[in-house]
Amino acid sequence: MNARKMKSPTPHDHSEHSDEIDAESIYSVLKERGYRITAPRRALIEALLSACDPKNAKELAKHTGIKDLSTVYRTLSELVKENLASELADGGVVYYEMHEQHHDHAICDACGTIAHIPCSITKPPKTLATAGFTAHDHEIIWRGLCVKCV
Amino acid sequence: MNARKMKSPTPHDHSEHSDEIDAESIYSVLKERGYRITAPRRALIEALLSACDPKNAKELAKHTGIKDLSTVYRTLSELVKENLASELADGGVVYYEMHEQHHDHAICDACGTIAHIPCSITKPPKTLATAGFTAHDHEIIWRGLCVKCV
DNA sequence: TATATTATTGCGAATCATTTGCAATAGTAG
DNA sequence: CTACTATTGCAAATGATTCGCAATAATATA
Repeated sequence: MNARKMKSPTPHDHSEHSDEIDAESIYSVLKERGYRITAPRRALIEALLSACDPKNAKELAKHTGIKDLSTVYRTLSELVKENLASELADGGVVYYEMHEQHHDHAICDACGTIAHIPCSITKPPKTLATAGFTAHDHEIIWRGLCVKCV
Repeated sequence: MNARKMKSPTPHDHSEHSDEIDAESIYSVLKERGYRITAPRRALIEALLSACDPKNAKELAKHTGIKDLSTVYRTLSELVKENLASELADGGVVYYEMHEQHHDHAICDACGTIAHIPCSITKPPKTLATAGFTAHDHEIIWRGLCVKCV
């Protein structure tokens, strides 16, 4: 059985957002969907759950002790595909974080810190619909200086 | 004289946003700031001005006929540094567009089209300040389906 | 609990985006 | 027209991410 071809939730299902998330519940979700619970997966999921801001593949590799980057990338892609994690692109690099209640990001120009900011948007503006666009999600990035760098 | 070390406008000066922008006025701004007006620069600036959505380096190279990517990247970086253009990261790629009145982006999940959406945010939410963050700019990306792909 | 099945890992190599060093070329000021 | 030096173009270096494949290990089930 190839995980790439297994059934996935509907594309933009955000049902995972409801309760508090812990590693075990994520493992069982993955297991139900046909994935095997392996050491690298546990390590990455735990690392992401305990992270206070989005991490990129290299950071996660170092933090989990996984030396093979391709495993890290593959696992992260799976989590995103299964709607358990999401991506945030900045510069040429992609950062990952587990799904939680929706929030925005603030990136410090000086030190690069990525902070979580409660989301300030409740619904898509009518201008989106005017443009013929149907949105299911959005992301906001604030750019400026964090407390330390002001 | 090295352009990398020439005086630049204050980091987040958005004064260019005021009027309608045409290639000639941009050339003179660059000239004032010590840059030389060369063929690749003209081509890139014109390509960006006439583009209807953000373009990446490869697209711009093809569109302008410039075969050397490093020239494209260098020029784009200059435009960004001079606050004449801005970057938009998606996936692992960076897209560029000339500054205009601030607006948001909507990226179609299906065909990848990037549409411009009038900005719906007037001021940073107090939650930003609560987090100790001082923002000078922001970007919003809506994700969903465009007219053609619904 | 042992075993077969096959998803997953780990490694190396490939690919894609972007950057850098440097000699040749070409804007610009005077 | 000339000199000065910013800029280009090329080649090679880097950094991020992906891919192919044989070896390994998670699971279901006997």
